[in-house]
Amino acid sequence: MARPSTLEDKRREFLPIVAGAFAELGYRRVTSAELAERCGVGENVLYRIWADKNAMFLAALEWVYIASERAWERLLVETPDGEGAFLRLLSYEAQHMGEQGLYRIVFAGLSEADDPRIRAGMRDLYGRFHAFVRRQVTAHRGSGSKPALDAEIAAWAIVGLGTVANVGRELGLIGSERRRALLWNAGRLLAEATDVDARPRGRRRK
Amino acid sequence: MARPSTLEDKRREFLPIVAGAFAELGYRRVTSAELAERCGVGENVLYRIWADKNAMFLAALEWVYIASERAWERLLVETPDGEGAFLRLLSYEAQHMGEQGLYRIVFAGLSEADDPRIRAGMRDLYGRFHAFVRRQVTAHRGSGSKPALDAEIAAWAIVGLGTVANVGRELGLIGSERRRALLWNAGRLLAEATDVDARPRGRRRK
DNA sequence: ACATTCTGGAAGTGTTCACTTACATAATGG
DNA sequence: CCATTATGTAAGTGAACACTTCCAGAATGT
Repeated sequence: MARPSTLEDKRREFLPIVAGAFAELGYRRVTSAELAERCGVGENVLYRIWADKNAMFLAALEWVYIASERAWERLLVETPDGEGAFLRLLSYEAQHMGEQGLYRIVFAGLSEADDPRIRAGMRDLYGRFHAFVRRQVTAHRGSGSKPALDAEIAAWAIVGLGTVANVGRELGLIGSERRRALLWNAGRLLAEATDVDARPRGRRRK
Repeated sequence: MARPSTLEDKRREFLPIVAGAFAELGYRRVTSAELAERCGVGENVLYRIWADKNAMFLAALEWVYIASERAWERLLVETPDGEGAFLRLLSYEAQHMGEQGLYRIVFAGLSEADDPRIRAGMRDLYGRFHAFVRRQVTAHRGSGSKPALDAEIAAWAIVGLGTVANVGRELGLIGSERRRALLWNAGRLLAEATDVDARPRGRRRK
């Protein structure tokens, strides 16, 4: 044999660059020429690594989850007792969420969801996010009074908070201070509210 | 002069068709040829009505809001006292939300938000949705005990519920029954929870 | 040294698609 | 009836772009 392949190294090297391009430009405006230039190679090099543009985008999607998970786990390590983990994550996300614009990759993916591969990738991504949040919510809740929402619902609602916060950021509709309040206040409410709170029967309606 | 223009009539006639195409296919996969065929005319006819594809999409965006508003107002008329209006809307959306797939237009818009015109249209759309929900939340809350979330935050969170519910529907991650529960349970909680509920101080943390 | 396989650049290629043009015809007002 | 302006059709046009091909040279193992 001769000259071992370095494609895997390149793949790892280019992945953040590719993901950054999709985050900055969305799916459509990313051209193979643009990607090649950012990576400092010819287009054909990229096509040796990934079969097509679709595959490049899928890799970027995966990168979104990997990058987020990495940040979260760094945080969880710094919270050894696991007690305030949920609150810490919430407050971290409240402040730093979407700083790298990774959510734009998610937006791009949503509008390409008719492609089965992208759809599967998006399912995976959202499924993982949801499962992660759900675990945190469950861990955060003591065994005290009965929660108002079951953990699955609460987790989806919290994912919704993150999504709408990013929409608000993207469109310039919600300033950073309000995004913080949104995530923090509504996030705590969704996770912590107890059963009796959710149903103020007859109290408010005449 | 001779032969008055019927372009405005055509515009009104084609708008739902155009919006339907964008809802079904997203921005990219909608071609001018496709639009023309659906409208039953040649492409240039469409270009006499709208300046470019961008303008067609903007019109579709506006249509999303118009269609939603129309459905809501129909509902509000049927609830004359205005008392249970919020709950009715919530339960209606919980069941029928996104039936026509209009949210896909929104997803498409999010990933085209780098275009200034589309961005402005999206701002408008989300701004209107938020303002509407906010009004409903405020009206729904009595002058009773202090709410846990201020109306603006609560309204954004509820918009987030709707968004994530649609994401879950689009990706096949949340079944219709769970979407109903999500909107209804979390929606009520966000709108109705009172201050004391949100801060169970020291109760849960050792 | 040498056969082999990887590498990067540059120049295609074929297609898709937004948008245009040309023209023959149908309505309208005067 | 006639000048004028709208209308639908059908055929273009030019550019963008995903993806390929070619090739000369550089690394490797034997």
